[in-house]
Amino acid sequence: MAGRAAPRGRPRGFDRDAALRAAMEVFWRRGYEGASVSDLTQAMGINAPSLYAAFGCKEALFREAVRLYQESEGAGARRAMDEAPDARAMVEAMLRANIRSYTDPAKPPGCMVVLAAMLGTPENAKVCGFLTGMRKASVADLKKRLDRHGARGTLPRGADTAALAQFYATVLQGLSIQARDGASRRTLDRIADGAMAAWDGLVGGTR
Amino acid sequence: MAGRAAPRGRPRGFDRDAALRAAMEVFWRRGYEGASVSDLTQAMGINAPSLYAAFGCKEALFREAVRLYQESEGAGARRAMDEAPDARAMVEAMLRANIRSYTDPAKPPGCMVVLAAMLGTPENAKVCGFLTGMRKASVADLKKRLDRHGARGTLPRGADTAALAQFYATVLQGLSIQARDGASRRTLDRIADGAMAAWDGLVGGTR
DNA sequence: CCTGTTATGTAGTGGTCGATACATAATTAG
DNA sequence: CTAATTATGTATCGACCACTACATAACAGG
Repeated sequence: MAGRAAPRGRPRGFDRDAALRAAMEVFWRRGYEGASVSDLTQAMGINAPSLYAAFGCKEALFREAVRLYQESEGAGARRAMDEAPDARAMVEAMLRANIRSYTDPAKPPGCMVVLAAMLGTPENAKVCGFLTGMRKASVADLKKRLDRHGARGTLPRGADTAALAQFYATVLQGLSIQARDGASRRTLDRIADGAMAAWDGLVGGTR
Repeated sequence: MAGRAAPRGRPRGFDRDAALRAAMEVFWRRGYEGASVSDLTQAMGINAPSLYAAFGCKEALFREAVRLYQESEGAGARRAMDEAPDARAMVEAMLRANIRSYTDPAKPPGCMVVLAAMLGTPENAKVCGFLTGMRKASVADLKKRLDRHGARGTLPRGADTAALAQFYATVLQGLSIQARDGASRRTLDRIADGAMAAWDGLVGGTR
């Protein structure tokens, strides 16, 4: 009973994962509404019926692309955060790792989750809300990581982890826009310097 | 010679300024690509030919709407910044005034210049670049204001005004996304607290 | 071989996009 | 009044949108 049953019918003529990667790139560069099915099929090297047979519809393809984006592009930041010895290093690692991703010249600048669907027609409000949920989840994840450091003693007692998470998530989202506007890695790193300069004041002085 | 020459031909049957305001609201809420000409004409209470006769094309209307947005919605922040006695108060006033605008329940959340056209089809790249230019100009304006405080002695000597402007502009842009995601005024104000906690470290400790 | 099942390529579907042609209405100039 | 000029409403324009009907191709099981 190992593996799955042998597929019946004509086998798929393209690499689904590679096609998804190509679609992710298009969504990342043009946004959800800016990426037409025609753009997508061209980049994926397939025709529209193959896209719909394999992925369902444009929105479903987008959701899969976002999932792939988070798994692949977010891996570096997650690893760096996991390895950080204390809360401050963890937050700084998150900023630096994302800055590296945002300014990789081989890829579109900035974060796909932030940039790909901010506004749009009411018809696509669900897609917008989907990304909003992703962003909120990443704030919650950051808070949870901070709380864990609080429990471990690697974040001073009394620190407002919710406020910390909100602040650094906001800076991170702003960095995506800066990257989109063409800011260099050096510029973004200096902005991260500024954000880290707030650390002591935030951790110690929260009323 | 006072006033302009009497207009010839049939007079316009609608208030151009009011129509522009209505268009601004639609662009603000849906973004450039998400706002169809049909949406616009409906909100403006006119038909398409009137729109094109009065504003040229969709892109020209958008540019006028952005200009109106900056003049009207940006007025509060400019006034608050002008009245601030020193650089720190000026930056904080900028954040607080914009937060008030971003969370006005009578208006779309967040900043139109940040949200209305991040990505899109290559055909609309010019619109995207137009807003990028606006954002860069606002960073430059902030730097200029900081420099003026430096010359006046209301900002410590040696402060890196370019880095300060970049950092606080980034936070401000992040605040737009937070507002778009539904963050309350109170939440945004706490994020601004965090940003202001960085002030001393940024002003004093820039290498 | 034949039947069933799935994938593919061609060629569309109705709908909406931004933008206009055209006839008519409403005004000024003379 | 007539002529010129500008605005408006109706009714579109071709292009593109997301999506699919349909015939055919390529496989598995029998």
